[in-house]
Amino acid sequence: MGGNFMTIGEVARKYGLSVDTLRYYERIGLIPNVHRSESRIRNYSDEDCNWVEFIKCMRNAGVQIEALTEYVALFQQGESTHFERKQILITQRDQLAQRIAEMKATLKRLNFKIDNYDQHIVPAQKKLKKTNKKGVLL
Amino acid sequence: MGGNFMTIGEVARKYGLSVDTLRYYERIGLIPNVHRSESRIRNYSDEDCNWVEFIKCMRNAGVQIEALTEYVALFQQGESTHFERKQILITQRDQLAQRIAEMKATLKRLNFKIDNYDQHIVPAQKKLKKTNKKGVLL
DNA sequence: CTACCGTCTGGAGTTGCCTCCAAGTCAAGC
DNA sequence: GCTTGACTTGGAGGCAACTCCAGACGGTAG
Repeated sequence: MGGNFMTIGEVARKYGLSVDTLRYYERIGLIPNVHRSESRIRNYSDEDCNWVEFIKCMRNAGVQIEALTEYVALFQQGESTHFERKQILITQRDQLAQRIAEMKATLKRLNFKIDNYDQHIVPAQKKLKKTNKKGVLL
Repeated sequence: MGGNFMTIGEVARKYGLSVDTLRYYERIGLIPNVHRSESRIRNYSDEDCNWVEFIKCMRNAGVQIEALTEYVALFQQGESTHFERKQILITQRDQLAQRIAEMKATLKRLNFKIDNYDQHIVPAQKKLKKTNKKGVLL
């Protein structure tokens, strides 16, 4: 176990979050309480860092803060919350899969539009308006 | 061409947006100005509806309003903006592809965690903490 | 004619998620 | 011992994207 215990500034740099965001996440229960030194300064352990990295990843994928705070709270309540936690993960997984599917469809659509621009299929705005009527291009 | 010209309420119902959102989108230039009746009431044509549907799709995929307003403004300026418009689409397409890639990775991670919950690989919180140290689970 | 529903406008309020600030404490270097 | 820089707190501020509201107008049904 290497260089344990980092300051909030180091953690912020490591994970590309601001110190304000890290404190905010802790305050709202998105990260379990971080240990402190005698003089009340936060000392992030490896485990704390793992939480930060996990939360950052989930937030980045659009998982709502509320679901994550709930998960963290249940985690801290121990093994009895095993099932509930799993359900949260499944719900979030399904929502994420749904969003990915929608975004893939939109990606296709964008690629299609770009191809049309490339091929100069749309030489004038009037013609463009006409194709709109078919609900295909814009 | 079937039932042309819908009221804002009909369009809202058709596309699952609120009338407030539709008016908001028009006000900020996200949808070209919609034609009005003599009594100033909005009358959405098929083309207007196509814009609404397009914008809804793009917003749903996380494309920023700013990029879309710029695209709409260029579109209204005519064919001379062909290249600029294409560039916007390409930028947005690339950003979207990036987000999808990240989300897919997060989806994998969630599935992995759920599998672990299923297999009861994590029977107690202490053990869970141990696996955290390897940066694998949380 | 009146009631009612949907629309109109401009502007204020809300939500989610940070981000910034003032005022103070602490450890280290000069 | 004083300055510097990173940390502390509670609370205010900010931004994107809506969402709601008051007050007015229009068309239709009874």
